[in-house]
Amino acid sequence: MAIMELQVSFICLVNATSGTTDSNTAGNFGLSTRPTPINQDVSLHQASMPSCSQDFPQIFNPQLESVSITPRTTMLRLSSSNSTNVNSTFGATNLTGIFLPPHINSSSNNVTSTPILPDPFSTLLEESMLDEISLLDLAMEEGFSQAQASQLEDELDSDSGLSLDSSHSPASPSSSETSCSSAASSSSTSATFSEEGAVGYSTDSEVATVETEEGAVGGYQPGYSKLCRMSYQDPSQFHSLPQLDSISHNHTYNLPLSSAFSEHPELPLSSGKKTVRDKQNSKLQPPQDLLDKHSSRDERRARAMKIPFSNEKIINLPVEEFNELLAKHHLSEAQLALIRDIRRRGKNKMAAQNCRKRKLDTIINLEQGVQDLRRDKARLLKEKMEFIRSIRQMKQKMQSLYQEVFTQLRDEEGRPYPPSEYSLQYSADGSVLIMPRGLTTAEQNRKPEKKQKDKKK
DNA sequence: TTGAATTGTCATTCC
DNA sequence: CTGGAATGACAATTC
Repeated sequence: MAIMELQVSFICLVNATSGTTDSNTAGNFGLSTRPTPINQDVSLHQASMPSCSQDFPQIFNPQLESVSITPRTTMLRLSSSNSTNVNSTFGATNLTGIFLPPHINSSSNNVTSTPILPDPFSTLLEESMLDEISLLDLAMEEGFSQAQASQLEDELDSDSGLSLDSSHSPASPSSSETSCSSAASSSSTSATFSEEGAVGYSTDSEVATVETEEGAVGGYQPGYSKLCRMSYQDPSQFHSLPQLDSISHNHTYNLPLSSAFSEHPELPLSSGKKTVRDKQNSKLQPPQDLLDKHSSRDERRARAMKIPFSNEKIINLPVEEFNELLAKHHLSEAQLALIRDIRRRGKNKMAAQNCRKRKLDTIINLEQGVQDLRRDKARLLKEKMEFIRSIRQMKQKMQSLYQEVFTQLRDEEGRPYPPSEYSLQYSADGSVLIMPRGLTTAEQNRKPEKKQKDKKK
């Protein structure tokens, strides 16, 4: 804010002085040239500036009260003749360090006290300081060089920011595509075996339909981008993740239908007579036990216990229907216990899948947030560099203006002031004085009368 | 065969 | 109190 204010002010100053200087100065800064009201009665025409008294009307603020002048001092006051309301409590400032008047547009009416701004140019805009800041910030950019910043800015403009860090991001599209394809294949395989895996992932038996749905096949599969395509139905499940509030979640996660449990209880029951212990050795199963080979443990358990209905029903039926189903059959305590375990495990399995998907979604969104912030950071860094560049140009321009003004000043005898002995000083009220070098601001403040006495007419 | 990734299960908490 | 969702931790399985 301060820098921009300075810039605008200085642009106004340059505009006002463009008559004898570079007429396109303002344009050089690449900034807004919105004119700022400047008191046009400011001039140096009363100073000994034979050839340029009309050329720098706005650089040097008028309104300085020309009161007593001490003849002994050689300070020259460059002010307008109609200055009236400003006392001499300005802090003289060497113009070599002045960048711009602190209140260039307040010269016509100094109702508000003008704060002393000693040497704002040298203190705020010292080029070396700016460079140091710039380098420091760049060093703190965690590898964000200026070139990188520009590059990032380009990426921002081309809305391709997702490429950031994509090389090491697990959310690469390739991985997601691989996941989806494998998921589809596994799903079809599951459908072949009626009780294959994914118990109770869906009550929908339309396997073919589901397999065509994006990200819906095979239940949870690794791959971040696939997760992004998932639709959730229950956004309320993400209370604890405020950063995800803007994301629509389908809490059901399009559970896989690979099981496609058509109810054929007689099929598994007729084929599987293995005990729970036997199924633990399924790797050694003979070919006739393909069903077991492709069955989940609970399915094998169910077959072993001769559960007369599918695991899919056990898991996915509503409580009422589930209880009715149990009531319809005469089941032993062991069977009932197994059925309840199957239901609990099946539901928990789906819950675990959903939980993992949510977790990955959270990671994805956080990574996206990081990328967004990085782009913002790069953009701001680029803007900063542009501002620094503009300030540097302004300083150079100001220095040239200083030289031009100083070299045209003449004393009472028409002689130029030696730069080694005099310098232009800038006061807080906007006036400009030519003062002998070595006279400090403190001295001026202690002896304000001298400055006024030395005002150059 | 090994290790990483994935999936299933258990325990627990919470609603 | 029950059912079930959520989730960390660990085991089993797959790749």
